[in-house]
Amino acid sequence: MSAGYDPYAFEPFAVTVDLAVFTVRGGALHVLLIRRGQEPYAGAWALPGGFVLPRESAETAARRELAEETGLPEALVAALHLEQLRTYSEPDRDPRMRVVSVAFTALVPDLPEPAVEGGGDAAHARWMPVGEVSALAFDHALILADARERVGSKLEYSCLATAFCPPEFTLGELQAVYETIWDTALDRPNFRRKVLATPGFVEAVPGAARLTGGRGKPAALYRPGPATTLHPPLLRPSEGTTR
Amino acid sequence: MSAGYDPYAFEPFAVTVDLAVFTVRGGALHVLLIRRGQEPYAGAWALPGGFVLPRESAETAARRELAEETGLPEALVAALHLEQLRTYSEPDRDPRMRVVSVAFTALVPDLPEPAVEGGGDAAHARWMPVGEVSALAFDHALILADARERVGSKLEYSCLATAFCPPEFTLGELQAVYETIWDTALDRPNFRRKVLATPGFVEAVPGAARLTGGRGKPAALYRPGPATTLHPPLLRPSEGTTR
DNA sequence: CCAAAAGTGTTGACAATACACCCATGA
DNA sequence: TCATGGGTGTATTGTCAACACTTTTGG
Repeated sequence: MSAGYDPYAFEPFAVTVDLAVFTVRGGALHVLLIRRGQEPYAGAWALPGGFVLPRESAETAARRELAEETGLPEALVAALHLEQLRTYSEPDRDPRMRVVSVAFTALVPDLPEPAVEGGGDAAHARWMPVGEVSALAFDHALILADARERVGSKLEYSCLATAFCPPEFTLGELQAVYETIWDTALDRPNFRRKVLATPGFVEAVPGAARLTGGRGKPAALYRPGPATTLHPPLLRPSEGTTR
Repeated sequence: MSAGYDPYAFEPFAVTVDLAVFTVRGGALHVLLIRRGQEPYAGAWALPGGFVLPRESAETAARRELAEETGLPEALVAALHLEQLRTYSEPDRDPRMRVVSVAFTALVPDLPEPAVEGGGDAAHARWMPVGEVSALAFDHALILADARERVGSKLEYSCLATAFCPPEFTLGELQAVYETIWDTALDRPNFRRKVLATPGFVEAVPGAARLTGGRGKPAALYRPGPATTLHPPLLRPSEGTTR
């Protein structure tokens, strides 16, 4: 904070937001992408995002862009847990001008299919399995890789996994989230005990039950609890040598 | 990315960096502050930082400002591990204009006293115990609180604690870092075993030893190892109910 | 010899894993 | 009644905290 007061003294920076929005569907982690309509990178896939307006915070801009560019329901976008990933500021990351971008991650439950491919600006938004994503516009491949890494490790020591689930979910669904993102199998009885032993991770919905696979015993339903961090953490197996 | 190409189309944003640089000295966590020489907030303490130049990344700017504003040795600043904390973008956080600031944290060993209070721009830089910090310029109190929180939890699952130590350190010194930041006492034998059992956390310096308190057995010296994350984590006691 | 700090050993409580088993439901 | 998924019990195995003990130095 040593330079002057004239806002036009410098070559201006633009500030944008980019969003890595994940969901779990059909046993695979998916990310929300849009197809760019204009140059640069016209026709390429990109993370949703856009410019921060003069009177907006980055988080406000992120919610606005998400609602505008994708067909996600308003209520969901408003309630969404957005987490700052990091800010990307390499001088040449955008060929047009100097653009600094604040990246966010968000986790949403598996939505009914048509929600996102609908009309308007959302015409070119779709869920894509992260394994099938190839080239992306700008440095979005880097942002996506960072976000994926963050999400994986966040599951170990936070309660975020519930964000991938519908408002009421079964422990089997929660376990499937972990298994999908970590790509490992977990022991069901032990998973169940760990989750229930962590105060505030989930709370039971009294009396409720739901059938999951058409067959089998109906599973009890749970809601996300008030906790945000997991003590002790739920470590993914065989990351270290021991344990 | 839906708006135009004219860099001057919007009210310009300025992009700055702010740094929360911590050290442990005399059993207390200290943060590096500078006293502001100009308005706004002239005379107030603030985190070091400044404007990102047109051809710089945020991280480059952070290193440059740190070297300029504080008396920290060039070599240390160049080698420093900088970690992005988050970006602060509330519209009115700077009264002069729209300023978006990328905040970083850094951890440095306890330096010989005069290093920082020296001449030049550094005349007004000093280490201050975090407990004694009261009001700060801008939203720097918020940034500092976020940074302090982050550093505390980072110690649990990363090897960052060694960054607070000199290049070669004793396990007693490393333990003191944890005890200071978490404000808890740790059992020495158990701490020692956990650290040594984590591959890549520290590596022994063969044959070296140093006296710490003037009396007592000289302690073996260790260097930081190649690992960056701790598996299993080194949890602070009594954070959760169990464990 | 005493105090102080580093370092080692041991034990008992607790937690986690692996796996056997029972329950409820649809076909 | 069988297949499928939910849920419980339990024994073995390992881990960790607590603390007694030994070692090496300075005064």
